[in-house]
Parts: sequence; structure tokens; C-alpha cells
Amino acid sequence: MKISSWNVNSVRARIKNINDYIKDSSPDVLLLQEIKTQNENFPNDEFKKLGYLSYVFGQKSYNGVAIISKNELNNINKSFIKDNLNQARIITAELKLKSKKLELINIYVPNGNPVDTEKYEYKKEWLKKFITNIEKKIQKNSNILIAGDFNIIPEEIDVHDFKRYENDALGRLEIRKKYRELINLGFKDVYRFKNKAKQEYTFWDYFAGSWQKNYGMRIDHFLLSNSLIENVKSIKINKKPRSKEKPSDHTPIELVII
DNA sequence: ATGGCTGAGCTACTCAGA
Repeated sequence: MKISSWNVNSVRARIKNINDYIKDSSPDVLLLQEIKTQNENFPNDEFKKLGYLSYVFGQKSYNGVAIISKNELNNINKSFIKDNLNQARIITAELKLKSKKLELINIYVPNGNPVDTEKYEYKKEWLKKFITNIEKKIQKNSNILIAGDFNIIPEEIDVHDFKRYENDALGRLEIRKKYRELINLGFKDVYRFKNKAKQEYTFWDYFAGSWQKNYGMRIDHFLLSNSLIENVKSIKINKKPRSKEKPSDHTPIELVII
């Protein structure tokens, strides 16, 4: 079972790139973030042609998340947390993994910049609520995969120039501690668990030749329940989509799990 | 390097991203 996560920065502007990616990589499940459209304008038909069902939590202009799946998914939930600003940032589903039920949680965490504004407070509040609800969820199902755009640089190794981000909403200690808090509930950052000292990124700015210079950061993550880590076959950051014409600023991360 | 580049909504320009 291959599960991919990709912040596409508009599903409609990116439809060709997504199409190419699906044909090239053929994930069983594709988690999308920043689809930037309402449900009624989501390109369901495009995905149907490729053999996928769409589960969409859209929003006009900003945010929005979706799950694209080859097989039908159950218990779709779009209200995992109560969002103060009613932004579309979480969609969850239940996935059959052999005999186990895997709770799939697709997230798009608020950016939080600038740090001296209510945007940063919103990010902190959002993460706080999210952690609380994950704690509750674990009581019912301890097989969980949290995937998506966390907008968190976990460690210094996860960005090209940490100095520049240590007071940024993505790199601040206060925010990185939230990430640790989440992991301490019983998760592994699958990429870092499998790649102890590797420096790879999932995001590169559009400007100043960031991609060409490899000035990036690792902010898209898969957090998997400790109990399932033995089931992981591979975890890969697929840089190919970032090298294409009209790319998203993020690139997909791919988990193969048995 | 708090800039520069891209997308949505709209049709001039602002907001948001990270």
C-alpha cells in the first residue's frame, strides 16, 4: 500500500502535474493539501478517469484538503478539531490495512507567520487542540497515520539555513516542541526514523532560485504509530514533481506500508 | 536577505503562502 502526501498549491492550477504524478507513481492513496477550491469546483472527474475516488473538504481561495483513493474509504470526518476560523485543514478516513483499521489523518497546519500577529496565536491554538484530540483518538484506535503539511521544521538539519528560521513560525522552539509533544504520544517521524542523518527537503520557495540552489526545508511529514513502524517498507521524498514546469512549491512524500 | 514569486478572486489589486 503506497500512501502519498502532497501540498499541491491549488488542485486546479496543478491538475496536469498531479495527473502526471499519479501516472508515474500510482499511489493507492493520495493526500492533498492547499487545494484552494470549494467542493463543487474540485476536479472529481479527472481523478475518476484515473481510477480514483475523491473525498474533499474544500474552501474558496485558500486552504482545503482532500483524499484521493483507489479503494473506497470509510468514516470520512471533516471536523476532527473545532477550527476557530472555520478553515478547511483536516480530513480523516479509515483505511483497512490487513486486519487492522488505520486512522488516516490528513492535515494542513496553519503557517503562523508573522509571529507577532494573531496568525501565530491561531497556529499555536490549532496545534494545541489537535494534540488534545489525537490523545483522545488514541484511546479508541492506536493505529494512526498523521500525514500532511505540518508547517514545522522539526530540527536544524531539516532546513538549509536554520539561523534564518529559528524565530520564524516554522522553526521556533515553541512550535518544534509541539511537534515533539505529538511524537511523544507514541509516533515516529517515519522519514527521520529511516534516515537518521540525511538532509532532504519537501519544500522550496518559488523565488530567488531556491530550488536550483537547494534552499529548502522538510515540513511535510508522516507520523506513524510506534506499533506500526515494523510495517513500513519504504519512505521517500519524490523530488521529480518539483522539477517540472509550473510546479507546486512542495513535492510529494511517499510511504509504502504493508 | 521580511525580499521575491505564484494562485485565487477578479479584472486592479489584495491576501496568503513559508
